[in-house]
Amino acid sequence: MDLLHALSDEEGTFSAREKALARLVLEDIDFAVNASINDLAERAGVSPPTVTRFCRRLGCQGFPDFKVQLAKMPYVGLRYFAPETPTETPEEVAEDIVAKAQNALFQMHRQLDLAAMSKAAHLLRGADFIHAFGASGNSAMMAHELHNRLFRLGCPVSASSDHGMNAMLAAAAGPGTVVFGSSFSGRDPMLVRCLDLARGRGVPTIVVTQSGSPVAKAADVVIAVDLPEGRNIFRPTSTRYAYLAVIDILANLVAYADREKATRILRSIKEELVRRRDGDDRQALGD
Amino acid sequence: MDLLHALSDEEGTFSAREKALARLVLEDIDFAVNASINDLAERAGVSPPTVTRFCRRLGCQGFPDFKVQLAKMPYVGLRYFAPETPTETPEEVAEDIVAKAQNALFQMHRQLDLAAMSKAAHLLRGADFIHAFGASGNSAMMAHELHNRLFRLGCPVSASSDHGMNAMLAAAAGPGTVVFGSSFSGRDPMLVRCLDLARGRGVPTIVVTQSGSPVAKAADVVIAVDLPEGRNIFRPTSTRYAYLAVIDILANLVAYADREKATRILRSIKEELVRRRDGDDRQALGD
DNA sequence: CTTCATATGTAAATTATTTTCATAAAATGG
DNA sequence: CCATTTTATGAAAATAATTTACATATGAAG
Repeated sequence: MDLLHALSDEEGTFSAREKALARLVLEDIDFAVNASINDLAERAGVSPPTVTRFCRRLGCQGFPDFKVQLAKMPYVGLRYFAPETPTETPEEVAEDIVAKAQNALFQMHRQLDLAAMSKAAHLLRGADFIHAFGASGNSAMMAHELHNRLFRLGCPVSASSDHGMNAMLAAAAGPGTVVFGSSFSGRDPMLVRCLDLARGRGVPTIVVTQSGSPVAKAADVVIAVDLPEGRNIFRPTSTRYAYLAVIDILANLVAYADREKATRILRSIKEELVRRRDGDDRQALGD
Repeated sequence: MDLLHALSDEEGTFSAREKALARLVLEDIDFAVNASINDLAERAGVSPPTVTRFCRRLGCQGFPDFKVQLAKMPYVGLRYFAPETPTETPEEVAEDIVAKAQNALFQMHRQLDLAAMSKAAHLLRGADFIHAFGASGNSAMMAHELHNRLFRLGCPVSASSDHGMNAMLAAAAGPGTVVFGSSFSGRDPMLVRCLDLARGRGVPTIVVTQSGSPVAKAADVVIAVDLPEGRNIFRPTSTRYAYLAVIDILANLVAYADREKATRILRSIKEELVRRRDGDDRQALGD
């Protein structure tokens, strides 16, 4: 899974020929995936054994294994290296949005700090009250989504995307409260202020944001998500998919922290839903 | 990309040996992807040439190409064939949620009706007013997300997840209005009622829902998303990722339908955001 | 300037894959 | 029901791909 990383040669240990090979592969993965060792060697201007050695150095068993490893990724990972192609037709738009969303999920997963997630889950499970803060559409969605996930598990949680309100809530927070914040950019001064207020009152704070950002610096538990932004202004950010998955994973961990309680609440929600619909209980928990 | 489909032998044209091969491949993709043609032939109890012929029949160029095609999929597609494994550790939870989300995106993309999407996009772009309806958390999120996407493009849109309100809005809708509805289950009687009301007033209706469901039947333009639900009740439905992508694609198509207008509005939103933050304009449009 | 380590290529050996051809099994038509 | 054709399959040969073994060159270290 770390071919991606290996190919970028962060340690700078590649020889000249190997660099040429790495460049060629990253530039045209489709070619690399379909080529024979001779084709690849020829186009990179090296000999076939050099290619085999290159593959081994990358941690593969040989050239065929390298191709398979490479093929496993392109759909989800390596497209980031491809130049951003303009989309015009509906086919291209759909293809591009789906690929970018999958990439965002892939990248988030690679960098996810599970220790921070576990810590956050335990804080949330143990909280007497949870405030979820987020603003400006995208982060507001995350705050509401956390609410939507956690109330089902029996957590006392409220979500708010009202800056003034959030500041008051943070200023009034007492012991047992936990504050959760989301900020895609990490530069939401009002959220920073809320976090500072909470911290000043000894209330633990959890954020999902860009590492090293003002928001990250103001929080106790930081779940860092650092993704490159696309350049198509018409396109909503694919980072949302990654954030959504972070919320899902967090909610799942909270559920696992006290399964018995989660099961009880989920069952009663389900019963209510079935009663209000047509008695078909195969449905998911909530429309 | 359609190896998946080809391997399932829906036309039933496989011979006995080919069926054995298909079964072996689907049962243990990891093995198939890493094996040599001899290993695979031996384990399936056939001769190597039979394997080559099998690959060709599947539309591949040969056995190596088959392996590459196969390797391209597992991460996003073929995991559906794997039995649902219980997750326990945070690693497993994260891995599973990310894989399921990617699968949902993959499957949605495979079945997406782009003609319906285009039709929906043109209806939305031409509307004088858009009502986005959705209830119960998940679909409410989709309605609000559509609002969040479309207002940025200069569309007059409002989102509501209040059943009573929705019915009144639908009943009051005049010419030029378009109603958009989301329902994961397709069995939201109140949404069906709103759609009927709108239809009765000659207002076009667009829905994202399960095909063949009551909601689908009540709408003019149906964007069908049919995905299997997971069996882990602690886990939020991965269908949300697919729906979110549908909204994104739709919003992108709406933007492309009148780029000049979309660009103008997006620019002013961006200026406002930058003014309220620290002047860094690299940020995405909205937190 | 020599020595050693490393990088790389050539050619041979090995291995993998495909083609060719023969045979057997199943389907088709009388 | 038999003859004929088609189709499926494997064995062996041919080809192609990959790797190994070895030789040479390059450059760094002493």
